[in-house]
Amino acid sequence: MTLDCGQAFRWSVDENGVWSGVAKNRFLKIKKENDSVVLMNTTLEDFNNIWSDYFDLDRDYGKIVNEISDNEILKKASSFGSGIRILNQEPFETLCSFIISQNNNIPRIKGIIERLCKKYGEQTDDYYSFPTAQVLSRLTEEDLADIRMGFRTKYILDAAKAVAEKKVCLEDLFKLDIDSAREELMKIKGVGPKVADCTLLFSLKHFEAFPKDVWIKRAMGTLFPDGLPENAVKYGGIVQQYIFYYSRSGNLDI
DNA sequence: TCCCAGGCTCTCT
DNA sequence: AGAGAGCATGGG
Repeated sequence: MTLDCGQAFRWSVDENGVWSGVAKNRFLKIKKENDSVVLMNTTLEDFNNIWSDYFDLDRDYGKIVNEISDNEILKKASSFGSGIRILNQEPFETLCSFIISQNNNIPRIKGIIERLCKKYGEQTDDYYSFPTAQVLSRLTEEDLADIRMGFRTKYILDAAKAVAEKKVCLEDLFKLDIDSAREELMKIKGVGPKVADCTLLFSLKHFEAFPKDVWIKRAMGTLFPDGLPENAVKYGGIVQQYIFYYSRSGNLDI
């Protein structure tokens, strides 16, 4: 669920339930086995230094679920999405991915990102990393034409330039308060509140960010017309993800 | 075929 | 401040 709930776009699953994807400039295979999750083709060192943080393993989701479950709707939604975690992805990749996601559908978003990585990422064996801001910032719209991003091409170029020239310093945004960090991100063309909040939540560790897409707006209108319960606001990120997953599965009427 | 997609910018009130 | 058109492309 974590890898397939719309927060990351480079994971896919085979017929044996083995997921594979590229993240943090590494190729990982991962699968569920009974009550365990098995990471393959990696090392203990990478698990400790990279994957533990990527999968947000230090956070106690059970405690969060317990706290928000005094609300019946959140109890159902979190139970339905039990196991979902918020990934800590690479900021620049996340920013670009959600710029690409605007007015777009998930299969096509994935295709665009793979074409972008294959053409401008760094190759190791048969996988490609997400391109750096430095590489993308030197490109023109013509260079990116065969990626077929449509009107988003100029947004990606603006994001790459802003990050490469440190007009927007992504590393600083971990420490900034959420409103200032969002304001920084929105200096980039094509980045509005939704794309900014996805970047804040899925890469910059602003766990209270609450991206409002069409699904969430519709679900919130039905489920919480007066807003989230007060004790759930600080867990907005995961609450949002539970509601997103729940409503996308066709269960809007809880 | 036609509708629409994890929105945003630009323009017009 | 708020509403609405237009946007590139292609998946279903």
